[in-house]
Amino acid sequence: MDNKRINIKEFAQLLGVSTATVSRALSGKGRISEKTRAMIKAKADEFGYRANVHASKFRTRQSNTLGFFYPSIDSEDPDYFITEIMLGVNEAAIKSGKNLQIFPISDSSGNVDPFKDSILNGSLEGAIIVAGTKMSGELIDAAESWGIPYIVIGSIRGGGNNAVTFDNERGARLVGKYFRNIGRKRPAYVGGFLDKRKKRGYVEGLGMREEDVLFDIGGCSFHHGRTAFERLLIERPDIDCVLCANDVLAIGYIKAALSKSVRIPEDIAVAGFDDIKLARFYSPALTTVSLHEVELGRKSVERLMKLLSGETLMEPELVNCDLIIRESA
Amino acid sequence: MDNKRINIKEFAQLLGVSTATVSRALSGKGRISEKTRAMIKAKADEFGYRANVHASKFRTRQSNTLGFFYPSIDSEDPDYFITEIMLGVNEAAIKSGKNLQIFPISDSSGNVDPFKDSILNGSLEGAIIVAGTKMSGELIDAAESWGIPYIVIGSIRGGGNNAVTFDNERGARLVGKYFRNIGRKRPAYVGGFLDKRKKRGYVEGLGMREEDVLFDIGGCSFHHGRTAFERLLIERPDIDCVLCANDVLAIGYIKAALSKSVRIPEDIAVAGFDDIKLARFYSPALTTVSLHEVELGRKSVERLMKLLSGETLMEPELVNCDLIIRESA
DNA sequence: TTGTAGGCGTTATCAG
DNA sequence: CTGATAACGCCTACAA
Repeated sequence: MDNKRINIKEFAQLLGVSTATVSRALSGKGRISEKTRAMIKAKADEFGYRANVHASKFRTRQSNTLGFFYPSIDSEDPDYFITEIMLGVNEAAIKSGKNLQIFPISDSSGNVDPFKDSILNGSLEGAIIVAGTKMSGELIDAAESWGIPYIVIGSIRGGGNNAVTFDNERGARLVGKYFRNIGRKRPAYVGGFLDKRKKRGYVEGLGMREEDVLFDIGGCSFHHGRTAFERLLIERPDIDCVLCANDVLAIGYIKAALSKSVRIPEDIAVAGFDDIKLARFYSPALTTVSLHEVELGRKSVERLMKLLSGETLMEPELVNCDLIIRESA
Repeated sequence: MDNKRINIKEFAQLLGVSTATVSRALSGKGRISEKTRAMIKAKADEFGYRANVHASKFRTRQSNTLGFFYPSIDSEDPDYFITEIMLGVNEAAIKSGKNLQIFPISDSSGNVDPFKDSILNGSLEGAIIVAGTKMSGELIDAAESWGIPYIVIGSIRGGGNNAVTFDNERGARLVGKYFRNIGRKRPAYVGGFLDKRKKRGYVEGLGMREEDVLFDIGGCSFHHGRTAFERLLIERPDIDCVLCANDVLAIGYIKAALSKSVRIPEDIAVAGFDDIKLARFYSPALTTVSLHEVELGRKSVERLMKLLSGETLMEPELVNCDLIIRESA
């Protein structure tokens, strides 16, 4: 690997031009004749010369790299929600000519510093931070206090015009209402700790008192969905509709139900949340709330690019959420 | 953002020490007293001083960044196979203190140059390349010719000790055999163009002639799985077992079958490939070939790290594949 | 243990 | 349009 790359000086000498000319030809900046530019580009290919990025980033103070920070549980389960956001982020980043560096942040590791560092040390031009953990808060603080452009992806809350948000409360309300409309009376909610808004919206939509809704608060994986079902089957066999805080939970729940010959949706109507791509191909296909993750990701990059070009964002962006009715409820 | 960060000189001056001392304190290299190191670290936190990465990478010629190149179809469908590999890559990269930069490469874009550039311009210390496209071939050539450490993830083939491989042919053979053992007689194969080995293994395992197996060659998405089923239902309603080239196809196929009241596995035994996390939670749970993607990703990084530390790899690494029998076949 | 000083490869500025 | 040259911020011999 210590193939000692040729540098601009040597390369320029080789062609009998100045380093400045080489730089201009290859960077596309500054006045230069088409002819020499073409010549130099051709020669660069021939000799395999490329400007050393580090030198160039150093000089220009531009990293051309965006950071994507997302919460990651320490499990082998992929987080499909994040995956789909990342799909959009990626696509938009490429379109904007930016590189993407990804930072899964796990609360259990307990240490934001590596991430904070990357924000502070100049390696990132901007950051996209998916909210949802204590750490994301710290990151946002770091980005904020250092004036680094950043976008937060998260459910609606007080902070910041930089946010790209979705309205979990409304989504859950939609589900609650729907359950009410189809005449379900004994609702449950299966989810994690962090979804207060979903819980509230759900209860509102159901038009019931909070005490009349069963809350099973646990994790967010297939596995939790399954165990939630098993628990509920014993404790509350009368439950006739369930909102799961995400599609993965819903799938775990349904899978467990089917294996006990509980019919979905006849016996229990089950709704998910997120509308991951898989949702429509599950069997039964998932009734769920679409958060339009890919769009969420795309929009975040677009907004970040605006920030980078000096624009000021006047208000957070809200991406709509929709209830998608399929087979499971 | 043009908060003009403090630089080492100013910072050193502020503390009344030399830049060298600061550098030593913060980089952890070179002799320095514990006392001054602690002092400087504390002050660095206080003033928010961090070494400019670009300057330091420039100086040391170390990027500390790994690149992950993977084929990406231009669809909104996430590629779960890749996602799970990435999970392992990520985990191992973090463990090794490396940053990860990801490069989805789409054949349709027709342009490897941006990726080649990142390999050639020094921004990457090493690369992990998932084989499977024309472009990955070009990338490998680029990495090879420039002596950049790289690992290829791919199914078994001639090239290179750098590979982390899995044996698609064997996996498919396992499925073929299994179908034969359970007495299925009229097999089909649903998949993409690139899976010659799978096809071959499947036919071998079935112990049939190639002409007696129906091949439906198309894409690799949920959607393709569905249309494959619809096509086969009309053209070959006698088919009683199907190997799909990946789990996503299998899910699309099964979903379509169930919606036509075709029973899985009673009427048609369906096997997938990859054993994505979801496979066990689908309903029916997927019988499939596990490629151990997470491990694949982890191993790749580990091998790359060996390469980076100067070791020479003497032979490619083979990750086992196993037939996982669940409900769909 | 600490300080001094040179140079890494580019790009931008300023002449020509 | 092109060439010479001075930074950019850090690390690392080498000297003290």
